[in-house]
Amino acid sequence: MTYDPKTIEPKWQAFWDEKQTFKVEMEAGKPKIYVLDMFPYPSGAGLHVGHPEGYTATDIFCRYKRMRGVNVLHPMGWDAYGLPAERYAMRTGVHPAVTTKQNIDTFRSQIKRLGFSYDWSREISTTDPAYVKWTQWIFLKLYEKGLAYQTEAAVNWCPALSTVLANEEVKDGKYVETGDPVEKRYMKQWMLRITAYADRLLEDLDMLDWPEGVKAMQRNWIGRSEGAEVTFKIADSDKDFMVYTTRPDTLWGATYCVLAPEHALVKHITAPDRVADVESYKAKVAALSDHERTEDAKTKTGVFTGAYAVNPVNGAKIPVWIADYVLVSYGTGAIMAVPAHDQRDHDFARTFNLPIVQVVSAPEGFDVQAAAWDGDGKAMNSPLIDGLDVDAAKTKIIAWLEEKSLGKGRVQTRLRDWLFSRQRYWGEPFPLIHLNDGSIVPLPADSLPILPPELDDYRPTPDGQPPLARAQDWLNTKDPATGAPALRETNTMPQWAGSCWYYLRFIDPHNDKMLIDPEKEKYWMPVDLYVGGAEHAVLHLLYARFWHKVLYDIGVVSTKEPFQKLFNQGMILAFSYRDAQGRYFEPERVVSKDGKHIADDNVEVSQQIEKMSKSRFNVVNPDDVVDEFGADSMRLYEMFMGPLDVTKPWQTAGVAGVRRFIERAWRIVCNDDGVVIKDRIVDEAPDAAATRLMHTTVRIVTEDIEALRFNTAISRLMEFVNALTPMPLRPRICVENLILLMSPFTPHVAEELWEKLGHSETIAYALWPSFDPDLAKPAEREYAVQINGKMRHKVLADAELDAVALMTVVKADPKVAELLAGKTMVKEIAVPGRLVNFVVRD
RNA sequence: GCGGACGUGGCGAAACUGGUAGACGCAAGGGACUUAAAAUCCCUCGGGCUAUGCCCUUGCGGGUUCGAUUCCCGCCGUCCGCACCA
Repeated sequence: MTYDPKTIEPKWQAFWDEKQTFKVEMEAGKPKIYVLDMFPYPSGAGLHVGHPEGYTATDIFCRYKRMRGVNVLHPMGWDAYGLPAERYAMRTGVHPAVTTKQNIDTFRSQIKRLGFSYDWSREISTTDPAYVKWTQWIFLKLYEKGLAYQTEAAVNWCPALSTVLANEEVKDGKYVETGDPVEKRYMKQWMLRITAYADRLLEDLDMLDWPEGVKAMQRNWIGRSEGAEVTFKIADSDKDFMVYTTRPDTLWGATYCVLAPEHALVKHITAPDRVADVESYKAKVAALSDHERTEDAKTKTGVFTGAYAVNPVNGAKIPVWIADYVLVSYGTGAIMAVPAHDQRDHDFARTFNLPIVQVVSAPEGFDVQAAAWDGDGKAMNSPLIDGLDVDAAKTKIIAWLEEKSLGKGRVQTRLRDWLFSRQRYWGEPFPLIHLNDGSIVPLPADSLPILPPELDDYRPTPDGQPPLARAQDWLNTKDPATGAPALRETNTMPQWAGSCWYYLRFIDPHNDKMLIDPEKEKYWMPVDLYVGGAEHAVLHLLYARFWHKVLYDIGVVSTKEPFQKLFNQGMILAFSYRDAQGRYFEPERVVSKDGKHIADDNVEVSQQIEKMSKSRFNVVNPDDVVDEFGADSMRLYEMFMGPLDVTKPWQTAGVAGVRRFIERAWRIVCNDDGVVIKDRIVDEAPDAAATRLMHTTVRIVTEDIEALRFNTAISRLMEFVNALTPMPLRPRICVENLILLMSPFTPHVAEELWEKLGHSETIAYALWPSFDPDLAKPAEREYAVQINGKMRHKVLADAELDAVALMTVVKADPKVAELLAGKTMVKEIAVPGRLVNFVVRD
C-alpha cells in the first residue's frame, strides 16, 4: 500500500477519540499552556478554508508543546446564538435549536476530519442551558454593580424585516445581507456601562502581547482625549450651556458656538423669528441616516438660532448656531467654534461669513483666513496666556477657569456605553421581571437559566414588541419574592454575550455550582495564545476584556486580562477571473497562455485575487481538499502558503506539492507496498554531514514553531527529506527525528509511520527531539569575497575563523591576489562567518 | 483626514541583529525509465550582454554605510480599521 490518507486518517482519528488522547486535567506543578481558537458561529454553509488556517496553527503549536512535556488546554466550542438560524426559522418554522444542532454536528465532523487535537470532553455551546445559566448570572452581577441600565436609544430598524439590527449588520444605511434600507428609531434599550472601564481598558493594553495594529484600533475606539468643559451663558437670559474642547487655550478665538440640532437647549433659546428655519433644519437632519449625514462631510450646513452666548474669557457676544457637524452623542453636544485653529470650524465660518480670529501664532506666511492652523505655536490676542506654548497655555487657562468656576479640566472618551439588547428570539433572555409599578426585579440566581419559550412564530408582534412577547404564558409571571404579578423582560442579549466569557467555561465546563472553580481558574488562566481573525480586533476583544475586568473586580478571576498573547491569522483569498463586462468565469474554464488568461478558448479574462464568494466562483471547500489530497496535505498546505499573519491567495496546485512531500517522506520509511524498508534504515550513527543537517533541522524547526513561522519550518523539513531521499542507508535517528518533527504538522501520517517503525505508543506524547548547537555547526563554509561591495569570488575555509585568520586565508587565495593586482588598498573588512570586503582604488 | 500593515522572479514566498538576494514549493522547459501514459528520478529556470566573464534587478527618487530588501528622508501604489469625536 502506498501512502493512502483515506485509510490512515480515519484510523488515527478513531484512535485519538477512543483513547481520549487529548483529554487534559489540571496537574499542580506541571507547566501549562492555554491555547485558544476563536470559536466559530456554526453557519449553515459549513467550514470554509479560513477556519482551518488558525485551527491548524494552534494545533501544531499544541502538539509541539505536548511533546515538550507541557500540559496543554486546547478546547473547541460553538458561538451558537445568532441571526441566521432565527431568519431560517421565520421562513421555514424550523426551531433555531434544531438548525443550530445540525450545523454544530456538521462543523464538528468537518473539524474532526482535519485531525485537530482538541479535548472534546470540554466542548461547549453558548446555547446550552447549562451555559446560558452562567451568562445570565454574569448579567445579574453587572446589574447589581449598576453596570446595566435602561435608556431610550436609537436603534437600527429594518422595516422590510420588521426587526432591529445590530450596528455591525448595517453598512451604508442598508442591511448587509439583503440590502434592505435601515432607519433610526428610538426604543427603550438595555445598556452596559463599559465607559466606566474605559481607563482600565486603555491602560492595560500596555501589558498585552498583541499586534500593534489591534492595540492601536482599541485605543482609537476608546478615543481618550483631554480637554476642558467651559460654561457659556446665553446673553440676556439665565440659561447657559457647556461645551467640551481639547483646546481651551484658544478660547479668545471662539467667534461663535454650535449646538447639535438635537441639543435640549435649542428650543428654549431660539429667537421667535428663527423658529421656522431652526425647526425645518432639525427636521431635515432627523430624516437623514447616519450615512447620509456624513457622506458629504466637507460641505457644512447649519442655521443661526438668533441667540448669542457670552465668551467667558472676554465677555464677547457670539452667535449660537445649530449644525449637524456637532454630534449630540459626543462631549456635551455643544462646541465653541475657533475657525482660526480648527478646519471644520474654518469651513463653517467661511460658508456663513463668520469672523476668524487668530490666537495662536502660525509659521511665517501661514494665513489663518485661508486655512486653519491646528499646530503648535505661542498664544496671542489672549491677554491671560499670551506668549505661552499650547500645553502651558492649556494648563494655565484650565486653572483660571476652575478658579472662577467657569469650567474645569475633563477627560473625554469616544467609547459609548454598549447597547446590549436585541429584539430577537434566538438569544439569552434577560433574567429580569417588570412589576406593574414600573420597577424592575432581577430574578434570583437559583432560578436560572431563563430559556426562550417555544413559539410558532418568530417575528416581532404586530405592535412592535420583541418575539418573546408572543408567548403569553411565559411573559406573564410572578415576582418570586412577593407573588405580585409581573411581566418578563422580552429583549434578549446580543450574540457577543456568550462569546464574552467562553474561554473561562472551557476551564471548568461541567461545573453546576459555580461559573468556574477558582483553583482551576488560577491554574489555567490566562489564555496564553489566542488565535483568530482580525475582524474581532475591536468589538469581541473589547467586550470580553470588559466582562473579564468586572469578573476580576468581583473575585471570579485572578488575572486582569483574559488573553495574554493575541495572533491574527491572515485572510485566505482566491484567484477569480472575469471578462471585460465583469462576468465571472469558473477557474476550470480558464487557461493561461502567453501571460494572458483565456476562458472557453475565446474570451480574454483578467485574473485578480479576491475574497472567496459564490458569485465569483472562487470558493474552496475544505472537504473537497481533504477528499482529494487528505487532511495532512490540507493542513500542511495552509501552513506552507506563507506567513500566518498575512493575506494570501489559495492555489490548489500548491496542495499537490505538499502532498508530494508527504509521499517522499513516506517512501523514506516504506516501499510501494507500505512495508518498512528495514534494510535501508540502519542503527548506525549518521555521518558528519547528516548529523549537521539533522541538528540544524531540529534547531530551526523548533525555533520556527515557537515563533509561529510554520512556512519556513516546513521548508526545512522538505530540505531534510530531500537530503535523506537519495541516501542508500538512512540512519534510524534521522528517520525517527524526521517523523517526530513532522508529527505536529501531519499527525496522521506521522502516527502511521511511527507505528510502522515499531513504536507502540502514540507519537502525540513522544519526546520532542533535542539538538546540540555545536553539532549543528558546519566545519567549513564559503566566504564571499567582495571588492568595493561587489561579489567577486568565493573562498572555502574553516567556519570558525576569526577576522584576522579569515583575512589571511582569503589573501592567500591566488584568485584574490589576481583580483587585487594593480589596485591601491583603501580599507579591508573581514566579517567572521560571512565575508571579506576590500575597498580599493585603481 | 487619522491610525495600522505592506510593495522581492511567471506564481506563493525566503533572507536571523545591515553582510553572498530569490531558500522551499508551484508552474514551465528538457532528459531518464516505459509499448504508451501516470507516477518517480535527474537537469534548467529573475532580466540583459560583446558569456571562462560582466552589467542590471527587492515600487520610485535621494541619503547614511566598506556594504542597504533590511536603517533614515521624500514620493507613488495596495490592503485593513476609524472617521465632522470638537
